[in-house]
Amino acid sequence: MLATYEALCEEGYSDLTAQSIADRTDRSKSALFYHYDSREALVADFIEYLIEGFDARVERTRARPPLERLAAFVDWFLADPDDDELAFHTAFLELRAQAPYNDVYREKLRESDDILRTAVEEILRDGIDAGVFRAHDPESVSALLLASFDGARIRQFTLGRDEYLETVRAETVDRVLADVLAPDVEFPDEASFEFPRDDRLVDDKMADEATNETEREPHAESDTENTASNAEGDPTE
Amino acid sequence: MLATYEALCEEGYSDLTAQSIADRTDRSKSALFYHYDSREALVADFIEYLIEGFDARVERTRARPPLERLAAFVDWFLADPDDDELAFHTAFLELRAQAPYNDVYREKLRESDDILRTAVEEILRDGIDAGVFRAHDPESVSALLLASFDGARIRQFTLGRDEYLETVRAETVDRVLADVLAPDVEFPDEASFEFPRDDRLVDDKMADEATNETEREPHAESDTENTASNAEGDPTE
Amino acid sequence: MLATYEALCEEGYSDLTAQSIADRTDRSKSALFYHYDSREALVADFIEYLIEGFDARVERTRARPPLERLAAFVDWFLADPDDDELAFHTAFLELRAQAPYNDVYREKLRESDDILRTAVEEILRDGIDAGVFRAHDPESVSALLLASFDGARIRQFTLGRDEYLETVRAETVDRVLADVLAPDVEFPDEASFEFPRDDRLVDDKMADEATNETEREPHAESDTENTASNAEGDPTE
Amino acid sequence: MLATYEALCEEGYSDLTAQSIADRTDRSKSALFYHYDSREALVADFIEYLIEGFDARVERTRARPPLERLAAFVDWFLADPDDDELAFHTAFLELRAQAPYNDVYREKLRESDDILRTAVEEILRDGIDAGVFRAHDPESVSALLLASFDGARIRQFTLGRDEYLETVRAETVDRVLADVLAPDVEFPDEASFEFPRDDRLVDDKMADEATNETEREPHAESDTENTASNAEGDPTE
DNA sequence: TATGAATGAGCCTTCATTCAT
DNA sequence: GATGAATGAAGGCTCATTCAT
Repeated sequence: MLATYEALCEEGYSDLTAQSIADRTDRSKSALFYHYDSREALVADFIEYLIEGFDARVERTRARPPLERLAAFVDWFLADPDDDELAFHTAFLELRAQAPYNDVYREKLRESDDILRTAVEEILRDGIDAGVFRAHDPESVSALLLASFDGARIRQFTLGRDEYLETVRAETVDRVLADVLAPDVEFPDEASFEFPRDDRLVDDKMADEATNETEREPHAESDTENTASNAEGDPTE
Repeated sequence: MLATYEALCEEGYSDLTAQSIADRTDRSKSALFYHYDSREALVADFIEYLIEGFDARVERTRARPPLERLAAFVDWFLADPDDDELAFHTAFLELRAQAPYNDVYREKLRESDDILRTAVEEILRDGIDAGVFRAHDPESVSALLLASFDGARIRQFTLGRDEYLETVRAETVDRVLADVLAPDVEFPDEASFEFPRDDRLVDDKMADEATNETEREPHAESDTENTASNAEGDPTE
Repeated sequence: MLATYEALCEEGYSDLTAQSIADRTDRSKSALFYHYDSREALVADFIEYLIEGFDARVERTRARPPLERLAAFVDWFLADPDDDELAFHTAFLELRAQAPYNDVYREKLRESDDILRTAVEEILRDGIDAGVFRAHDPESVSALLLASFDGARIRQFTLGRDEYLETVRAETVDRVLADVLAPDVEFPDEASFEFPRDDRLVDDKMADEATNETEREPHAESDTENTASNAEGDPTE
Repeated sequence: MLATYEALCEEGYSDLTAQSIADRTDRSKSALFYHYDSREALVADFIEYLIEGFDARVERTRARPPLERLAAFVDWFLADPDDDELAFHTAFLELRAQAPYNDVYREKLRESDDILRTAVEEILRDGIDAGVFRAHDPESVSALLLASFDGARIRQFTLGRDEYLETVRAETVDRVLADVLAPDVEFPDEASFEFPRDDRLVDDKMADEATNETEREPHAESDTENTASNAEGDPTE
């Protein structure tokens, strides 16, 4: 799984070959096919793996107050990505783009969508119950938030236009969340905690990273400075 | 260009081969490489072609009143796509997903983003001038609209979840446009005119479409009924 | 052995993998290689197994009168095969076709040829002794019979031309056996007993046979109706 | 085609790879796939090629008297094969053994059977008309001859038992042809002319033949001496 | 301008066989 | 005696690209 993650980041989905995965392993390419029926099945399993990781991370934040959770979520989704995140999102978008052709992927990604949406809805619902949010339809609002954040991120890294992130964040806070928050509640400028990273995907691979030369690196062209670093594997996509 | 469009719709971007394009042409595959340096260059040219088409179509609606233009834009973007649109968006997302790896594509898509954003900003600005919209920052709002619409559409067709379209439309109208429209102006339920299609891409190819059997069709799984048909080639993506 | 038989019938020789055999066993693929040095050795052993079975079956008919034995032999060889027989002959021809390249197979098949030819010669010799056959050279006649029957059967199932079976039977009776039988002896239209099947190869495998879908079935295209069923494993081939 | 023939002879059908064919060519493996849709299609075309060759050769002998043509046919079919013929028959039997699984091959081989049978029937019919053969059913007799000759040859080279050839020849002459020939006509010991070889398949490949070491040579184990040499490609099989 | 032919570099997958346990 | 895991060596096929004509 880790090898798949790395290969995906370094080569992108369309260059993701059985070999590129095996190369990041101490096993042979054949071994991959011993454990998985096909490259596609392996990738499907990888999506599943990401979902599990995300699920666990959501769980870990469940105790926090709704407003903070929402802020953490927004920050997590719309923070300026570091190189690794960028690479991953990039590759993962390629994968998502295959879903319309691939029933297995689509099914997994739906599962992922369910979990993500449920997580947001839960936050909203808890906030309503807690009185920090006004009455509203959490289902619709979560759909709006996911769509706009996702769209913003996609436009950000496909176009190399970081402003989408900030702008959509600001506009969402001003126009959407303003409606959703209770009258005297204010949306924090910055989250009080960071949405946890998937630590299964953070590793020492950095070792030979400098040596690599032939990978397919997404072009980084930020206008803004990156600060937070957050290894993902979020099933957002 | 038309052949490229068709091949893209019928095979998707990742299955788009020089041959699949040439097959939809009365020229040979070699002729493609005579006219273009590479397959990539051809595709880049195709994006350019789409942009030009979009530009012309925007021009044709420029005379309309701002609110109607906005409504037409929303409808165009968030209408339930027919099969052709679906296929095209699907393929085009694959292409967009390559942009981070491909400077040429990225440049073209940026151009496309410029035009699209400018078009929306223009509508917003005209609306402010005309007094149908309140004072606001058109640049930010257009970014929000594009991001959320794009995200909604992407989630709709990658996940086969049509509800994203309707929900995001409704929420956007209620929460975002409510803020933007002047106090007593109401956003129309339906646009008074349809954003024009790119008629260069509508053709008689339907002839042998029934015969085709091996293409790679995006899975259609709408819960809602399709009505409008709108051949695109929009540079939104 | 049974698993090998089944795998051979269901997959053919060239698709016969160690896995396909192990799958029809309650042991693992590795176990196969523990007991046999190679897949080839296993198959060689299987041929041996067939030979033993055939030998035993010949033995069981030894008490019968020569003419009846000959008739049973002819019927057995030239009867319209049922699906199982067909599948087996088909796979076994593939195996026989390897004999020229494979000393071990060839040796086993020679042994098989010896036994088959001896069996026929014995019948002929007994018939001469018993006065039902004229004096002739049993060695040559048995070679002719085996060759023509074998050729008929091979042409029948490789070409899907069942007529070879009937025609060669009729012509052999009229032209060859007419010479061999004593003046007033007539060759029976049908044998008075059936040459015994190899019952080690008849089993309950039929259970999940209906479920199987991916095997490689020889095309059945009989013009005539099958009646007799006769599980083989004859070393004729 | 010639490369296919050579590869078939030298490697056998089951080791016949696209590479093994291309290696005998001054073209690349890819070139093969440019001209043929698949390896199977290439082989199917090769069978067709053989058929055409055989057809042409039959044509060339049509002027000869029936008895001589029959004798030439018998000699051609049952003569002790030289190494090349042996190798070819061997490989071709492997191919024939695939026919039950392969509709395309089966169809081609049926065509081949038609031509071969028709050729023999024609000889018999002409002989009846010419009075050298008695009245008989040419269709049945040709089926018998083909089956027994084919069976004899198959047993000969799969088992390495050359006696099948001679014995079946002698017995056929004595028992079958004796019935078929007109009362005072005698079957010649040797044909007055040789059935023509397929000269498209005879070439200078002998050059590096000595150098080859890894091929898969059918085991030659004749007890009798080879005399005639006859490059085939006969569709008999 | 156009093309038929050709190709090198890969890719996914299969399989007999090995081996540590 | 038995097995799960692993692998090297192929093999069929694809495709962007080149090139002689």
